[in-house]
Amino acid sequence: MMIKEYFEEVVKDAILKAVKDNKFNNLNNVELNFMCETPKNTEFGDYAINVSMLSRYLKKAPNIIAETVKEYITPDSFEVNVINGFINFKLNEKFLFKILNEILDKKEDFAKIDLGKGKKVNIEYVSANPTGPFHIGHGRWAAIGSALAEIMKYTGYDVFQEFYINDAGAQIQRLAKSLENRVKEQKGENVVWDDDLYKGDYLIPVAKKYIEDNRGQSYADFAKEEMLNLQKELLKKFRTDFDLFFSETSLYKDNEVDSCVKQLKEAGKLYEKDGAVWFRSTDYTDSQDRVLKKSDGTNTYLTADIAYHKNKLDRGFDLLINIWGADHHGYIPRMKAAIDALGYDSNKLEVLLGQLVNIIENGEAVRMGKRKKMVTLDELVDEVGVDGTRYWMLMRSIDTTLDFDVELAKTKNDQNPVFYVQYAHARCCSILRKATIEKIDTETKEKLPSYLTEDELKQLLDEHKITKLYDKNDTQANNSTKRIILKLEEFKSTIEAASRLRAPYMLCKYAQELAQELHHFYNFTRVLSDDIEMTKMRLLIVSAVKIVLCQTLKLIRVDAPEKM
RNA sequence: GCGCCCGUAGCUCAGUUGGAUAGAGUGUUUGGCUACGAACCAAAAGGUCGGGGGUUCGAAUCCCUCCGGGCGCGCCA
Repeated sequence: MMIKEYFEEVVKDAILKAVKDNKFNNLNNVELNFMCETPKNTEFGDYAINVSMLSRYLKKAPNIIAETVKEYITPDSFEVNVINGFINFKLNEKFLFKILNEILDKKEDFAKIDLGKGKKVNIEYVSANPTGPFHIGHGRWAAIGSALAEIMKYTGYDVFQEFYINDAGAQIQRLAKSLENRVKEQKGENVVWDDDLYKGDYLIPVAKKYIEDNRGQSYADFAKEEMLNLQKELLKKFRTDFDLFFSETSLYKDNEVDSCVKQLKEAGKLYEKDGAVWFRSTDYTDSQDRVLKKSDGTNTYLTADIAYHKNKLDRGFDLLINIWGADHHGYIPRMKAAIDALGYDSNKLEVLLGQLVNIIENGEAVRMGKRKKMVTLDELVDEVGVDGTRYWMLMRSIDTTLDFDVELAKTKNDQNPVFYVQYAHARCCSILRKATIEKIDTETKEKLPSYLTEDELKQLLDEHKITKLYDKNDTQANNSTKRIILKLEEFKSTIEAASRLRAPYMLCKYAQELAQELHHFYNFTRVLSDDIEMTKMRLLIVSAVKIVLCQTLKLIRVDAPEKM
């Protein structure tokens, strides 16, 4: 149980007891939902609950109410005091022991909760055309999707990650023609480049390969396969592992598109107009009806996508999460309409709309677009590295346009948050290493035995028997000890919120805060000292920070290096 | 015109269910290494939370309205 919930229960119980004793009026019709928060001013306490809202029901001043509530709280491992209608809780050593022990017991599973209750969730993201390399925007969806998948797994969801290959449609013909042009160029022939072709250099090596070994394939099939392989390779490098690459074309081969259209027709949701077949999506929340079959007889993109979503639902997922760029937002009502029209529940579809990515060059934003100036994800990863790229892609809320400053992300100093966090982890490792290697006396240059032997350290970490937390003579050290343990506890509520709100950026924020606490602790607190009991206790704190930091980074799939 | 997102410190952004004096990073200024990694820490300065109205004990947060920026509004994918 989380600390905040614990205190919320404590206050609720106290109020109910006070009502029983007739100290308060009956509150039967009042919802006793209090929010436990952390005060900005820590002098008040570590946690606080405001009971002012009761004054309207009890006709008493907030402070009187709070004082009465206080009488019904029996403090165990904390102190209680009342100010301005706030009930403040100050944790004592006993409480901090509990937190620390829980982390050292459960290790990386310390914050695991069963929010998802085993719900089967399909997360579909990136889903690019196999017509070329990924641009920088795809990187944002890849990072967010893969991090969200890890977070949701950790919080009790049964997660399946999926990539929808848009390998049907006119863009494939353009890709084929583009490859054909490149092949002919290789052979010294003159070719004409129409404006809508893919003129990027990336098809040149593909053309060479095609000439050497086209395995009897068409330009279209060959190019498609090569592009897809290129994309898969990069995704793997980018630590984005899909359980399934689902081909749009396969929906046609398996006749799923036609049967889906048929089902909509039987449901009375289709009509013909101007030689095309329309879907009556305005029966739901869409602003206009949509074409499923064009007057030339071919299907629109939507038609296959409807069949695809039906396919996913038929595979038994309880929840479909799609990560789409903000430019697709108008697409949501028609997709939901189709799901309802097919007799499914459109509430099962949750679309996360991500704002787009700008690249900052020389302090100026350059917008990314399909056929505008393109920085590929591949180039970016080469320059910045996987860790840096992932972290920068994740650190902002999905709701805000991301400015990616390549120069800044490349720096390996204090301007770069990913290095700050990794440094904190490396520092923890370094302290734990130093504990078991022999030290050298600064004055005599003599070798002295290490603080602990390897076995002693192992035993300490396994058993983590803590006898004291505070140093009576050092209030600054005690403060930083308490601060860092409370920050470790916060991992639980952070994970819960990040999963519930589908917000991986919260982990980046948390990682930075925990790293900051570690650096602060380090500067105020000597870990390895001649006071062996204190040394052991602090090593346990460092070990706990290492565990939580490592797990946080693991969930966003960024490395936690032992040395840098 | 309609829909969605954004507007908070010089810059980039947090602020989860409406709660105490609105926070962090960066930049600026100042201070801190003869022991665990100074790739670090501490302190100062910096704000009409885009403007206006409303809801209430209390609003950056909820409602209305206006302004500014981004993205959409195809028989494209």
